[in-house]
Amino acid sequence: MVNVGKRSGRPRAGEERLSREAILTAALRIVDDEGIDALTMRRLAATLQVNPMSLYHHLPNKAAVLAGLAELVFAGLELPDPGDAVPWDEQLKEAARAYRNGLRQHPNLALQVLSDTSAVSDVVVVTMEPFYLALDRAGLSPRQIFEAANTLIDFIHGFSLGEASVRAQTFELAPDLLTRVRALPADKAPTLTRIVDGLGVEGLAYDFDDGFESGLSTLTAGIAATARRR
Amino acid sequence: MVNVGKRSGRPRAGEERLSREAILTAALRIVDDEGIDALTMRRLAATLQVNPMSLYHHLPNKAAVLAGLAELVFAGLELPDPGDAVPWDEQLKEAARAYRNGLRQHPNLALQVLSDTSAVSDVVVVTMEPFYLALDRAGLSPRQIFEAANTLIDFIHGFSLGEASVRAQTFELAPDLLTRVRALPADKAPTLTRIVDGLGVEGLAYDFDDGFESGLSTLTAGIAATARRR
DNA sequence: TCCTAATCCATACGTTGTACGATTATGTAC
DNA sequence: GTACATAATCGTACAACGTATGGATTAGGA
Repeated sequence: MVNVGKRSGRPRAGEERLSREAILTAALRIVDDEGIDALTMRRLAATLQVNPMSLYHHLPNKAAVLAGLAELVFAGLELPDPGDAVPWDEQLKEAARAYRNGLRQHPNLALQVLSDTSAVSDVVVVTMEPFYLALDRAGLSPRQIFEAANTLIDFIHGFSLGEASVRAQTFELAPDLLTRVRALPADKAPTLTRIVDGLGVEGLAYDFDDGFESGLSTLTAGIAATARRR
Repeated sequence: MVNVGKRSGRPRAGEERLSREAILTAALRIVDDEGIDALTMRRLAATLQVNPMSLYHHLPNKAAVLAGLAELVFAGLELPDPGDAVPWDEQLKEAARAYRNGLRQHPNLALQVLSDTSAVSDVVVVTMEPFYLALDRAGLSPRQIFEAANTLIDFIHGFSLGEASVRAQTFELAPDLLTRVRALPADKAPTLTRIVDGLGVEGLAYDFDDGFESGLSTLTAGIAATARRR
């Protein structure tokens, strides 16, 4: 087989074609556009117009690609710090909102990002600084700050996971919790049924933004109570 | 090739037969013992001493197997209700502890369980009843109960995800957050570094149980504050 | 000019999920 | 009993996957 239109071997000086970054960027685009299952090494190589095996020079295997994507998403997080201009709880909420928004940018990757512990690199650790900054002003002990930050982050993770799970499936959307509860036989979960019915008409559709804000308020109130008890 | 020891075609009346339940049970065992990657249709069929294609008579595809496993885990949850004998917040905490413990039984499945929205079946919805029971006693509006329950569940999910991610990898355990922060250049995240250093020696290893309890206390305190403001 | 390392390509192997059709038993209608 | 639809299993086969191996080509330093 003769090489037509495509040369083998190391590319000439000016024509660098592959790099870890370029690969990850292309991979991110595929995942965002077509879902995580659409990401295969062959497909990835095709969009880069390159032989599949060329990828392995820059990344050891597919798991490394996924880990790289998780890292990329985290690195893309930008948590603006309003500083001492606002009360500590509002400062904390701002950081949380930014964190959630960052994760929302790539719903198809949420699962990968949130579960890849190897992605807990320096990048991620540094991301948490704004949370500590805000909590430090609340009058907590180091241990309390540590626990509070973890709790808040766990909440954001759980929330984002649920949000992403819903947003990720473009097809076959399952009935959400509210409609499902209404379809339930009344004696299976009486209290649940009564409460959900009591929500009224405006509560028919679940609003993720409202849910997140509500969670943030509950958490900051709980943290404030902890601070007061000290 | 001659059939030795195994006949083709429909089994005779008294003969051992396949069923959705038997398949899922075997699948759960494989996942628990060897991880989610060990679960292949061929491997599953082999442990059942059956042809791989036989599985497809009871389940449409592998995704259905995984969804079935998620459902199975949820169905296995048993949230004991201490009733009115204890204060509402302790009642709520008990439900939360049981929920977390249920998810812990199958760390290799946590990812699947927590992300599979199609598993949000009646089984799962009913599981939430104890949370509503407890919250109903706290003096909240229906809307507040609804939001509080979601917040608590999101926290448990996020927490369980982190816990499972750590417990699932038997190999290549990454350094945890604490040791990683200590290895950080001091100027990258000064507050974070200072707080973690202030944790003292006893805080060297992260204790999941303590972390969970701390989160529960923060959340119940926050919910109590919401109730008071009503 | 030669050497080494970088970069990419071609081929190939084992494994995966599962489509398709054949095979054998069961349950029902006559 | 006989005929027939249906249920349950199996055998074969295929396309797609991740990637091991080894070879080709070139850049850049000695």
